[in-house]
Amino acid sequence: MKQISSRFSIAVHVLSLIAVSPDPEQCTGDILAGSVNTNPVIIRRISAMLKKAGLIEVRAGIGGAKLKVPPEEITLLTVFRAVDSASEGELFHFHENPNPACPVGRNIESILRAEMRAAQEAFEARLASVTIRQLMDGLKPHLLEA
Amino acid sequence: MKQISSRFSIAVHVLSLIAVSPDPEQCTGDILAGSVNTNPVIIRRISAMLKKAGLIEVRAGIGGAKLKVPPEEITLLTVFRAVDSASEGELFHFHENPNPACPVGRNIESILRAEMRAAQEAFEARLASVTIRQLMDGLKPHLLEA
DNA sequence: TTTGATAGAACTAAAATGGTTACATCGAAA
DNA sequence: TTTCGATGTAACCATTTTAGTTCTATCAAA
Repeated sequence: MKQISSRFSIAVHVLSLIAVSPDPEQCTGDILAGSVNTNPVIIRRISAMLKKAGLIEVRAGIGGAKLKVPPEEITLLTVFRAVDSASEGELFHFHENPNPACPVGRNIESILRAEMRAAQEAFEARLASVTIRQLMDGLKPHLLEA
Repeated sequence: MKQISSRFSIAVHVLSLIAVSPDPEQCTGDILAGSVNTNPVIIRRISAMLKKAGLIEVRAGIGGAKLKVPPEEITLLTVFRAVDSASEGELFHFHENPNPACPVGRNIESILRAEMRAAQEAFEARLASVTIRQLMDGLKPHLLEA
């Protein structure tokens, strides 16, 4: 299967980096790209999505970025929706136009859709239970090593 | 985002159809394709996966299919894994090689991976709580209408 | 042996993804 | 006011996944 794109893990990585950095100037696209180990344009594309979602503020010209929302208010679901929102926000793709002449084809859709929605909600609820702050706290002991 | 492929919804549709059909001969690829409203080859590809997973038995030559496992033992997770198993079974794709020279880059991976796994487990647990039998029961009142 | 079915290879088009180059623009500082 | 490092973004490319189609081989019962 096609996996959820790495934009999500990159976005969380980037937000964590911004969150733990004392100065915005330590969060230029090039520095972030260096930590993530990808091309700066990839970072700029993702930071554009985070900016559009109101999560960060990027300083044009001078460079650097900082959080616009406290890290305890940013959940993994917030991030997921900012960078990986599927069409209509639906994780599952339902096959088009089941045959209405078939009693199963006519009725399976609403029943199955409800179950798919429930699975997606369980998934999203778990993502919503974790904040960037919590990730930072998990990161802190490691940061002291450096 | 790229959604979970419609193979899953088609597979559930097909299994439900086989489950409610009294005779296997009413479950030929063409009939199933007609109810799903797609090409018979798509059905054959998916039924090959269901067969490989041991869920159904397809009668070569004579045609038709039937369940090899009672419908109350087939969960939506069983079906999902049979037709949509991601690489290594991972729903999320983690970005490759974060920079080990960066304290965040070095440590974010294991922390974030644990959260992604937890979200996937919540998702799978919900799928595992629903069986084909339950879908059949939801379908039955509608079948009487026909 | 005919017939209606499954099995599956080969090909196509469309879309998502990750990556790259190139260029316009911004804004502080020389 | 020019310079310089940064962001913003368009354009393009290769790869992969998906869904669909055509075609051929094979199967098994009548």
